[in-house]
Amino acid sequence: MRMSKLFSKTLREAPNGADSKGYEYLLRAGFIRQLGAGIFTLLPFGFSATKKIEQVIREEMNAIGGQEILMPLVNPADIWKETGRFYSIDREMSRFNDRSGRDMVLAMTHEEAVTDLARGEIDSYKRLPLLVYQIQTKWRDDPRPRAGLIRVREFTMKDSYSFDIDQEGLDKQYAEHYKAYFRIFSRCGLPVIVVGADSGMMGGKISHEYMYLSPIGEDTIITCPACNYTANRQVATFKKTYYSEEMKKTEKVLTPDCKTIEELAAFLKIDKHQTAKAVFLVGTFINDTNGEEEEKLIVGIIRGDLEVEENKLQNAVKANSLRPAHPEEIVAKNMVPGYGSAIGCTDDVLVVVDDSVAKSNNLVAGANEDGYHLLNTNFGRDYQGEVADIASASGGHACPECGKPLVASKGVEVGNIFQLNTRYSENMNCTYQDENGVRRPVIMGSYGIGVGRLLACLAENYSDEKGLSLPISVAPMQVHLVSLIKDAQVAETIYQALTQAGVDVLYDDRKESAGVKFADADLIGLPIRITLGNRSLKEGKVEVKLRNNLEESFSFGVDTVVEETLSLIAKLKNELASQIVENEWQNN
RNA sequence: CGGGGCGUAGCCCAGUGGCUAGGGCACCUGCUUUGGGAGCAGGAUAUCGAAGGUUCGAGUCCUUUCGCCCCGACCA
Repeated sequence: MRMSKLFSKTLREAPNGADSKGYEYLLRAGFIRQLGAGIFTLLPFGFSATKKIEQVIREEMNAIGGQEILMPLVNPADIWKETGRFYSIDREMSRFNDRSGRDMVLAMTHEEAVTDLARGEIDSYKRLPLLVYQIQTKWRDDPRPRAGLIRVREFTMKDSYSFDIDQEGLDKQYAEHYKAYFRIFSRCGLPVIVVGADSGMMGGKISHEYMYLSPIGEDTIITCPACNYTANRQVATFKKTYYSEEMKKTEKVLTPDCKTIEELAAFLKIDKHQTAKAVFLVGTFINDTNGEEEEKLIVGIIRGDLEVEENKLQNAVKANSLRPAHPEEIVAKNMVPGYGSAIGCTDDVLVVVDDSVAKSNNLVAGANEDGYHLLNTNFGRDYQGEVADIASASGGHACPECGKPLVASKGVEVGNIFQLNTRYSENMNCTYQDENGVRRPVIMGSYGIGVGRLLACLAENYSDEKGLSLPISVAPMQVHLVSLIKDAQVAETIYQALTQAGVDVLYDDRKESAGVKFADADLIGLPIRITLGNRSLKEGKVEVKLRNNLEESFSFGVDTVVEETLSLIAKLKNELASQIVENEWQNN
């Protein structure tokens, strides 16, 4: 590619809003341009890098038996009604009517479409296991796109779907994905960790997320440096300390201006763990078969030294969504915000009590009366409710496995794998006949990788103060040929020779000053830079530098530049290949 | 959806209610220059996001609206 003909140009300054390094460079180097909120165009460099990532994914998916297909972005709503997700998913999924008024959706994932496909193709156990995948555009109308390509509305995703006769088969395909994903990310050069995850809207049971740890991430990951326990905070557990003692008699005390646990503990001169706090939320419950919605007030009771993890609470009550309750809604159930507890609330309130409270005694709780608290409240004796773990794990908490302190980090989810089991096949009647002629639902798994997000993470990980420095496996091109000489003939010859040898060359043939050319080369960051200058040409040589080590410079002979470049490319590829991570999944 | 910020040339930004809306970068022409974002001279480019209003007069004040960004809610 001649730079003089390149469609995109580099930007000297970062466009407004480019707040992370990776995002800034992707814009400035001409990889991407924004069209709208969470909507981006891939320019030649961005498209090329994306295709390389996709190729890595294809090779690894094919290696575990995946067959590539392409399903439509537009789905008839009928199949989404069959699984209930037409109703349970909120406005994140865009809907419209076709010309004859039929309900249609823009698919945000393809469990429904692939299950519909599978029920037509799979009839016998003899046909299983199967694995299909696609690399396709998704539209999710996220209420708040942000951080460049990290959280967008339109994006490319690799999604694969496995079909098996039993759990054992699913475990096998799941384990193969688990391993293949590590190969994919490490071939691209992205360091990831795998964490136990919440299955959220996908349903199903076992799931893992692949996380790139970075401050730009939106997920909080809880890890244990001592024993390698890892989990998304949404599901992370920790070893709690309980404070049990003999139950004492409840006593009402005056506690003016004590609406927070801090104020209360300070006023009564007690520790925060001797209190119980109430968190008021309203849960929406949607009937999967007809879409009818019902709202219920939920009170989460947790010990004062802990915080509620709303995701855990939502799972505990099986709500579709939660929102903070309005004060009127709380009062209507006989409770008082700021001085609230589950004691004396109406029967229709869902009370969920964290085990930290259930297993501790004589906690101070709200009296549901302005300015008063109750001493020595005890779960079971003074109020009832469902006991569950709804506490949020934080850095410093004790590891559930080994008891050592946990660490909290930020991460970006670049991939995930789910065991769906029969969540979709049962609803959509996707069955096979076993050896005995009995119809059984197909056991399914679903596995995703965000391609654009992966590129964004790579840009974040492989950049310095001058620009990008993507690994050779995903860099848009391999060699940046910078010509600083007046006589273009030598440069042309080398460019042609390299190109004919199959090397991806970006040839800077522009009439620009050396400074401009070097600055652009730094910004775009192709792995190998070959500079043609009078200095070295006099000695029959060209200067060579690696983008990830601009300090060091070496030279190739003008006559041998093709062979030497080819072997350097091979060497860089081998280095990456030697870093491929092989990790096995152990189901325990 | 709540809170905040910003919309002025391709990009970054300046612009007390007052004359013909400025600068830097980028762009075009010519000359010079060619190892780290060059120099000189000349030039083109804006319905100041949109609509309405106040005013003798609006980029500037008011109202409405659209878009983008940030925080929160939200989020496979």
